[in-house]
Amino acid sequence: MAIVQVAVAAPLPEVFDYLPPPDVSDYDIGQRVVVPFGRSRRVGIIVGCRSESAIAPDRLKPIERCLDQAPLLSAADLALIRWAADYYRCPPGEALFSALPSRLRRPVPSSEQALKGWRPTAASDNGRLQQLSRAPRQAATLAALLTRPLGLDDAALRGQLGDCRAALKALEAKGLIERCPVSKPTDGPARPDPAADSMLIPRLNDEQQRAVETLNQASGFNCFLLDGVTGSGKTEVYIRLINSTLERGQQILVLVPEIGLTPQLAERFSHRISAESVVLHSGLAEREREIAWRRAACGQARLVLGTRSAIFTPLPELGLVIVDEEHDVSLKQQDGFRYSARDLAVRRGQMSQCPVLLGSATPSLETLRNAERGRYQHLQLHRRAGGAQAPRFLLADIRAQPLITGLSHALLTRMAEVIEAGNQVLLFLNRRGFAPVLTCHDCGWISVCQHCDARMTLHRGHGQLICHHCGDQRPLPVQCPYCESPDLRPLGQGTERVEDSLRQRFPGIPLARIDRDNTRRKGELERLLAAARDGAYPILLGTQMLAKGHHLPGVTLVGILDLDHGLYGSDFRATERMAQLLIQVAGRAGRAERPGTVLVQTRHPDHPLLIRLLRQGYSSFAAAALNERAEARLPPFSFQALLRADSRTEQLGFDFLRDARALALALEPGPVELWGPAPASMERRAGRFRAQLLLQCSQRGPLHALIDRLLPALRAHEGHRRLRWSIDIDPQESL
DNA sequence: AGCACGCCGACT
DNA sequence: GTCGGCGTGCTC
Repeated sequence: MAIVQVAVAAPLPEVFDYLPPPDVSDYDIGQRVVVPFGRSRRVGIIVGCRSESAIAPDRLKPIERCLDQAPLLSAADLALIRWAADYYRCPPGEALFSALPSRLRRPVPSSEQALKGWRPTAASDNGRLQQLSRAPRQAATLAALLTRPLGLDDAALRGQLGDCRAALKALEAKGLIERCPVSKPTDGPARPDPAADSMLIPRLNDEQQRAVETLNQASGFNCFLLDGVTGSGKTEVYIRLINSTLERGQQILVLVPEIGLTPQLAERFSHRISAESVVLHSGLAEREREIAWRRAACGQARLVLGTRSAIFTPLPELGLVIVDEEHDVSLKQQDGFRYSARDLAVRRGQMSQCPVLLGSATPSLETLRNAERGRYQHLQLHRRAGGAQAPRFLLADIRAQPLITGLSHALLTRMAEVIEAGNQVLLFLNRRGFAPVLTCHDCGWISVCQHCDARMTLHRGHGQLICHHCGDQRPLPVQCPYCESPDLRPLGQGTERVEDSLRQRFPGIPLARIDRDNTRRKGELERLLAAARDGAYPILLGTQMLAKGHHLPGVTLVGILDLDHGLYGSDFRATERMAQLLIQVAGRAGRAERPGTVLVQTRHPDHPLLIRLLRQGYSSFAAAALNERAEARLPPFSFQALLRADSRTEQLGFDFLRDARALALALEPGPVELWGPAPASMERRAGRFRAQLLLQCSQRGPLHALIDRLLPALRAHEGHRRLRWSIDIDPQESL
């Protein structure tokens, strides 16, 4: 008797045994099914078959029906997802379903619109190809198909060979090729123009050349760090590697941290890569996402460019994984299935036996440590492409300095010079809104949020106080809610206020503010950036959004208005983040022939790591930061897991975590250290109290072994359902 | 998660 | 007397 193991879409740590469906013929690993589950029915995925079950036979129910004709996921796809579910302690069903396009999570039968394609049969090989010397059309057709054992659709064949219907017929008659199903493309076959402007292909410098050669010679699994300063031509290296992987008949997966970065890269790729590519990110409509996913899974799309969740895209012929901006925190999912797409990329390369390339101008300390230990090969690009010069850094000590809405005299003077010379200035302030707090000048009242341990930000444009943590909004008070004084004053500055001030100071000079409030509308960010690139705005002012990956060749001065909260943040990674952000923002300057200057305003001009970063660059900073981590035995010199609790009262979460600590201690934690429970740095958020217990160990083994014993104990712990709790493996952010 | 069962408080 | 609160157990 056969037993089918099904991962059910429910947050339960185990898979469930079922009897085969009544119409026994058609079920397989990787297929979606509908199963009776408790008193209801659920979607599930078949993950295995057994001859026996530990469950009493009379309790086993049969699978109700299959939703797909063919498996959605191959054994290799399942293996990766299940490995990730295991490692990140996510229920297998939840992990599996979050890896699928959302449309496929629902119990709708597969509406896969299959096209007919062609593939070589088992009988055909290069020997048979040689026998076709008197039939050149057939030979060419078979040769094309032999490079693509998964098949090619008719449109692709026509694109490559012209009209070859006669040849196909003949080859089919000889039993050398056969029909196979392939998924339909998005809207018409996405055939890019083959290298339309091939004259624009830049030459590689010797460092780029070496990087390309090293990877091209790599066989099997190997991980590489492409460590190149901003503007050093990492993308050009990617393009060369993508093309050589395509020539080998393999697929490529490229991960980027944010949706905002995909159109740019996609655009650049499309001019240089003549194979079908698809993008995969959360901005796509469900249907588009499913089509792109299927296109990759059936082998028609050769290149997938996507965000975090694209790491799970089925790619039967994967030959290269690239993770761009590998240091970026958004590669780690921050809720539910808390996986790191970068770390999984490495694991995927290992499982698929293909090279993995991690690229960044500011590599994470984890990755640098792996390079240092020889686990990753470190490829460096020191030179900026096109002879552009590295920016010069200036520290502006703003202690006891008069500031005009946060701008020092030094900065304003330089701005005036730059604008006068017809160049652009970019100001970076990581705080949107008008002012971070509103206060009463008479009684000292401040605009605190009712639901969070935070201040409500004054947004003058909306005429509201808005909490950036829970989204709560209140109309702007006209008098103090406490003492009724009308003398309410905004304290500190956000981008809105700096914008106002600059418009007064530089009347008539066009200014673009770029932050989330200003770029809500779809396409607005792209529009502003395009105009900025064309030099329409001598002054650019913005938050994080402005820091990443955009080419702004006219910028010769970058002003960092307030670096300080990055220097002494509560998280031990605060300095690393600050350094990465600073280098990324600085990278916007001086990309063209004009050298750039970066002026950093700070009240801590003696901060040793900051000085090191500015004088000696990121890698020197990173080396020093790694030393500090080693001394403090913090990651990457130790491994962490964070048990988080989130509850309606402070007591509930703390009690639970104290019990968790006691349970852990009773389970022989060995070398695992337990820190806490401690309140989160913003304890109350959106009306809920948050606390955490940190587990840390110099080795992964004992840490994970303890977690394996602790989690079942916690799930059995009485009252664990009275609060929300979760475990975060390799956390990137303590709360 | 979802759903049912069960045991205690204020209501037509 | 019951309606319903949520605390607990279970799902092959």
